[in-house]
Amino acid sequence: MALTRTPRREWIDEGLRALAAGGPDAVRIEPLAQALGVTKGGFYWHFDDRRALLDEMLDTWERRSTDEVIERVESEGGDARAKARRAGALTFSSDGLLAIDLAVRDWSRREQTVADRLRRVDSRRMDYLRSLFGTFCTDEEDVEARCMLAFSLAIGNHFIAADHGARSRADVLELALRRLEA
Amino acid sequence: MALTRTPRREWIDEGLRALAAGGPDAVRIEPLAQALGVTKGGFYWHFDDRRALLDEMLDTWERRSTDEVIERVESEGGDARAKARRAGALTFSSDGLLAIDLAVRDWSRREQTVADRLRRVDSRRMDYLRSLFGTFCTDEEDVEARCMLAFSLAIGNHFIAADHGARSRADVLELALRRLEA
DNA sequence: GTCCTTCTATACGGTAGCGTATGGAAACAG
DNA sequence: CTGTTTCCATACGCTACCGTATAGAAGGAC
Repeated sequence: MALTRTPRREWIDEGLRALAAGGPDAVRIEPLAQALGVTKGGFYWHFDDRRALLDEMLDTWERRSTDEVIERVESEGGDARAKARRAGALTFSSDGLLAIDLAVRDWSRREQTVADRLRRVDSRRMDYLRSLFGTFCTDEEDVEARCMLAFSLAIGNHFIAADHGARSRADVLELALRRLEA
Repeated sequence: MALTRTPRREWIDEGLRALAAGGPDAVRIEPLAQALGVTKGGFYWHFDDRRALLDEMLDTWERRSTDEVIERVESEGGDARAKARRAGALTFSSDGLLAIDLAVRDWSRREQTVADRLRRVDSRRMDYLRSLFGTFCTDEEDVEARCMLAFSLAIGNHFIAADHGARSRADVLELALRRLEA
């Protein structure tokens, strides 16, 4: 087995970077190759076509943004409120995962296969959130409402562009969160 | 002044349809022309280039989704809670405005000029929402938190794909809304 | 009818990207 | 050193779309 000069992994990571920056339409083979300092020659050795890369990118994202996040959150302990906040911070802080998540979310509106994946991922996250809120909130309906509001807040924070007068977005976020944790 | 056979307006509307369906990258002149049953010949008589169309599309969207919505809501009367719900229904029900809104929201992540427009639009909406919540809620911080949560819920409802066990999305939405109106 | 404005068809040159084919280079195995 | 596997460069044909140029049709003004 020879050394892998630029392995599958690099193509996928570079693809995810392009997706995060410009959406699925920005994931083009030749620019990707240029960014990696090679030509597209090797790409078609690793992948059948562009679609195959997109699928593997989604596989990677799906794994990273569920199992890996939950695992990290659980390993650090803390009470339910802290865990919920940390899970939100991990998946929605701007370390790369965030931009990919938002791009996939938009992408899912036009492709059913992507929508199916997002449904799996979001349901997984919602299940986890539900288990956390369930520890300090007994009414089942209220748990569901709070989870939906919390998840929406995490999304809305990045998709909503409104000002809040004198207050900063961070202030408003904190106020909203406290209202959900009460 | 001769009859306008396929006027600016039609190009803009068709452009908005394409934007809603496939994002900004899907707004292509030649396919648009085909959809209108003409060739691109006339397009370049109306517009300088593709970018000019995109700008006018955004102008149209900006007007339709603020002034026109607020005007319609106010003209029908009702208490603040009813108005807030109707404003949400008008701009986020799937009659075409919704899909455009979501597409613009994603688009704004990659283009500053679009981000500026969205900021104007969202701030305008948030102002209106604040004025409504202010009528039945005295604490100013709480008003802000509720507005952000309500807005986020409206967005999250369309960008989040999670299941809710036995409950339907509509059920959860209603539960969450009641929590914000209390 | 004649002119003028408004729009449209058509043809053109140019760029960007897809996927394929093929000949190699580079690493490793023996 | 030889052979095999793994990756890469290059060249090709193809499609889609941009923006321009130009000739002309079709509606209104007179």
